[in-house]
Amino acid sequence: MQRKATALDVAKRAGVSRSAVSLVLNGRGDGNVAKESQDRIRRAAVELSYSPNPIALSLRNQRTRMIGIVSDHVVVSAFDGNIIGGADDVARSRGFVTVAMDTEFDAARDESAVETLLDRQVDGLIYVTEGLKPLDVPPGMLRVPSVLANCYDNAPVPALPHMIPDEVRGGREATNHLLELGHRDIALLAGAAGSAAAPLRVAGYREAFAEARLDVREDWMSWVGWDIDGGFHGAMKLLDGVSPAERPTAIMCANDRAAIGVALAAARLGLSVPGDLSIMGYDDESHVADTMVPTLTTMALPLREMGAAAMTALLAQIEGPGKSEGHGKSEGPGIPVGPGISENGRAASLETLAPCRLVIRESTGPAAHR
Amino acid sequence: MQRKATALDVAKRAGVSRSAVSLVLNGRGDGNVAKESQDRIRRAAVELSYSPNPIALSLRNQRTRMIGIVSDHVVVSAFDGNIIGGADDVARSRGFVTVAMDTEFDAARDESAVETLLDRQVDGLIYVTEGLKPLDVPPGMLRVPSVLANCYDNAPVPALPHMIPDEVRGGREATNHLLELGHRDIALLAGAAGSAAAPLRVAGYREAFAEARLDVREDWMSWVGWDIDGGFHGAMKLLDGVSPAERPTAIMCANDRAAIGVALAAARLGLSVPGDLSIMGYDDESHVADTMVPTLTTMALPLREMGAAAMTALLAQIEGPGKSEGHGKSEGPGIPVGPGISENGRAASLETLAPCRLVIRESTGPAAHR
DNA sequence: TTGAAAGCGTTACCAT
DNA sequence: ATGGTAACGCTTTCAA
Repeated sequence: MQRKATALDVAKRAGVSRSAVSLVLNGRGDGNVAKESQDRIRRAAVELSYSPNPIALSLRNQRTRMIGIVSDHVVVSAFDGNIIGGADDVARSRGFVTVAMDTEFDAARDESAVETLLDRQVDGLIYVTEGLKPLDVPPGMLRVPSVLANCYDNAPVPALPHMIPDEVRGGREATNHLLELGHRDIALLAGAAGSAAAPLRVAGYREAFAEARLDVREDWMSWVGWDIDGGFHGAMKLLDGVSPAERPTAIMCANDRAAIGVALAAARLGLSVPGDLSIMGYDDESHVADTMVPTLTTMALPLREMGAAAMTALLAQIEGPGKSEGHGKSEGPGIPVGPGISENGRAASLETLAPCRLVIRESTGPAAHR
Repeated sequence: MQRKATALDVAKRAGVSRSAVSLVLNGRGDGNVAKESQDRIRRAAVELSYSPNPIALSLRNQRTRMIGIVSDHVVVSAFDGNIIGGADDVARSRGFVTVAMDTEFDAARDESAVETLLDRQVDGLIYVTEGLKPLDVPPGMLRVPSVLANCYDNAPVPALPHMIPDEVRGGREATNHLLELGHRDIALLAGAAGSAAAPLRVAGYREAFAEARLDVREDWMSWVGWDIDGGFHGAMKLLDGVSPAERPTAIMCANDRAAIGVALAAARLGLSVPGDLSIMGYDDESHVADTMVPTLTTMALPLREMGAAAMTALLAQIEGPGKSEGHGKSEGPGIPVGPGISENGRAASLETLAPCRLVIRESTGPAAHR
């Protein structure tokens, strides 16, 4: 591997000093370097396909243009994976590189991951979680600009800004979709009771019922977890051996996997979807919701948007908004945060809520007449 | 953020020169530095919690201890995500850091991702794909030590080593599992005809039939893709309206998602699994195969093992096998490659095959008597 | 307008 | 045995 061209090589070729090269290539040429020399320098740089050595730059500037991403389950998940994808898009467009470390749900590793990244002199940190949850922020994160995605600072007095999905609104709008289709007998298979997201979605469901002046049937609500079997058994309990007049006409699921379980149960009981039963998912998991039979109506989590918003906020903190540095790649002014992403009400709020998106497919339909 | 201690700080505190600090802390102290000074230096280092600045080290050594990982779908996938997880484990245990870039199936971005990483002076590169496939290796990868995981060099004369699953054997052993349960009427819902993996798995299926001196029913084999709907419609074609005596007693699926489709079809047709029909998956996708109703028997892809093997091979190329450098973290001699991972026959082979693992659960059972 | 020199934190070499 | 110095590649300040 022949060694790359350095600023000195460019200087020699252009017949000037290293300093001149540096000035010109950083836009500080005018008023310091003769126009003619500037041209020669620029030409030489192109000919040698010169680009400054990022390592030397880092050492000199004390800034690495690297953003560390710590995740409880990064590289293994269709969920926070997409968050990271969104964050990476933004970083790349502004000449930053992301370094991701996965701690695989082992909180003890958080601290060491953060220290490793800090040791490498990352300019900022993002912590990403697979599911919404309160986070014991690793102390190291307070030493550089940091943002949380899909989780929030669990400290008595929160220090870091966070981007999270608007789960309450998601639950409410999912419910409203079913109400608008004429359903009144809507069961809810909530996720895990101990999770942060599930209770919020349930709250949204209750809000929708309250607004519609309908009562929630508490016996139709259960915490079945996030998996296929939970959805299956939950649905069997609601449907098996229950007369058509007595059973729900729609089931809202904690997520798409639970919805698979419900569909399985419906098939086994000879119920047609959505004819006899509407099924509503949550997450819009790709290759699942869109390829189910029938395809699933679901509430899409704004994963990429959250990642992008988190990175945008972080970079704004690091180098001011949209100062995109002409770093070669396609850019434009910092990726827009997207419609609907909004600050929460609190004073100097640290919280940004990203809206979920209703995706209507085949698994929901008008309620059958009774 | 108060600045970190440097070697100079340590030197001052210990009353010696920077060189002495460097020598001692790199184990080259004996014979060069007085025992007494060594002690003072080490004590000072601890007191200041000194650790060398990796950036300066990189500049000096021309080695960054960073490994670049390029993926066609990294951060978004439960599949190559696990490969990266395995690779990262090994890297971390040897004091390396991985930086991953996802090109989201856009081959045009491969080159630029590789160049970005090379620009950052990574010591080596790994290219990871979500599904097995031939890869047009980005030219930049030839400039540093590089390894391919789950893909192989598509050039006329391959230059890079690769780690891939032994798909033929996987297909054969999956089939054998069903044969051993007494099944003779085994249908095969292969994946996408255009993919690299599917034909190999089919080859394994044929091998198993040949060894058992049975004929393959060609009309029971079809390319239904990798999704739930493909599995569903494929199964309906095989089962719907077909008399029990005429239909297969087992269906092998291209992957677990297709198996979901088959289970859905079976439920709709009132067939019990595995009583009336055995279903075999592939991949052992987590939260799917293990939580289906019934849970899926499947062939697990050796994702983490492949990633670990790829990284082990790469690091061996970079700094010699198992030279784990005492980099603080828990280590031990380079992660073992795991039983069964083996070199292919060719001379100076570039190919390493990782075995898949049969996971027996509830969806397969003895063939019904006829 | 230009070039020389210092400094970022290391390590390796070479005098002392 | 020890410590000064050059070099890694860059930017910035200062002097010519």
